[in-house]
Amino acid sequence: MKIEEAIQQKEFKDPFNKLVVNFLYTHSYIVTAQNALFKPYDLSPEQYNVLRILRGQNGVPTTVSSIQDRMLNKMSNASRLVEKLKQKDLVKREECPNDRRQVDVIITEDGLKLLMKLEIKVNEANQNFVHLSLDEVTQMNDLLDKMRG
Amino acid sequence: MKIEEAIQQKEFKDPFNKLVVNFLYTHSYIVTAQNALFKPYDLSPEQYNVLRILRGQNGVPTTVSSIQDRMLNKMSNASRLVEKLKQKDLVKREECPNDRRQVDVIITEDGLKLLMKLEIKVNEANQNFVHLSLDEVTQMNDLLDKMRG
DNA sequence: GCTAAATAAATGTATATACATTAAATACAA
DNA sequence: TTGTATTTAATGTATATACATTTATTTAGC
Repeated sequence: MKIEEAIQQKEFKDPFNKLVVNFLYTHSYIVTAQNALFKPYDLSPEQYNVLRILRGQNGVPTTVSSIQDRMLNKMSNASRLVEKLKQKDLVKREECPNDRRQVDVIITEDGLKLLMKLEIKVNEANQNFVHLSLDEVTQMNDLLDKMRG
Repeated sequence: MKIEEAIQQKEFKDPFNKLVVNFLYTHSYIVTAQNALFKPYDLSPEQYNVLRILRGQNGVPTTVSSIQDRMLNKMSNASRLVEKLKQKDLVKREECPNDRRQVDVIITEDGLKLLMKLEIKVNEANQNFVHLSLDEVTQMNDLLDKMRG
């Protein structure tokens, strides 16, 4: 469905403006699908993302600020997300030995297990709600990279 | 900058997964730019969007649920956003005469003025932070429409 | 070594969001 | 008409987010 139809707006100032509106609208579409997916597991999309980052470390501890740098949403609060995950025993936190300001965060066995279970669902879902061919997906990935300049 | 570099992740499960991650990351990039833009005017991006919807009506009152339907973020709360805008005298609210459940919302002169002032800034900004050619913008608009299925 | 600047994480606060529930008005079917 | 279901908007509540500030620690300059 074209964006003009979806939000009942006949025309846009210019294609750039239309792109931003279209982008935000599509984001809402994706996030709604993701929320529904994560809901039964009592995890928010950003919490899932933090777990994914930690697992990528293959057991190497990761500091809070390093998590923050790699998060999809730069402005969200890594410290509080880690606290939430700790409460669910999905990660553990340890004082960093060589710099006591820093805190090492490590994913737990429970965290890894949950991540594995979720990953299958997430990959299935991604392919279901992204109605594009492989070629188009690649095209869009390139455009997104370029868009950020 | 490629997404792999931006979030320091070497590889993705599949291109669909990469697209979702890339999309969320790019969204954060756009929203951060937009927040900075709107901040001096004490308006959130969604509040701006509601004003834009109302102006599109050319003076015809719009009910709260109709605003909600046309919002970019389907889950945000039109009722509370309208209340915020009313507090700033940017919209007015009137009981709908033919259905007393409904509430007509109309943009005020102040609202229109602010919108006009902002629109110039927004359009400038859009073109500045979207680093794509006109052709690529059109391509991306088409892909986004298709992506939602 | 001592002080000032810089850095890491946590916390405070206001607002936004997701989602459920409530209250009021209307539509509709028996 | 009368009771039930539906619709509209508002509200309650928990969480997330944006952004500033605070606290503890480390670094760097003198």
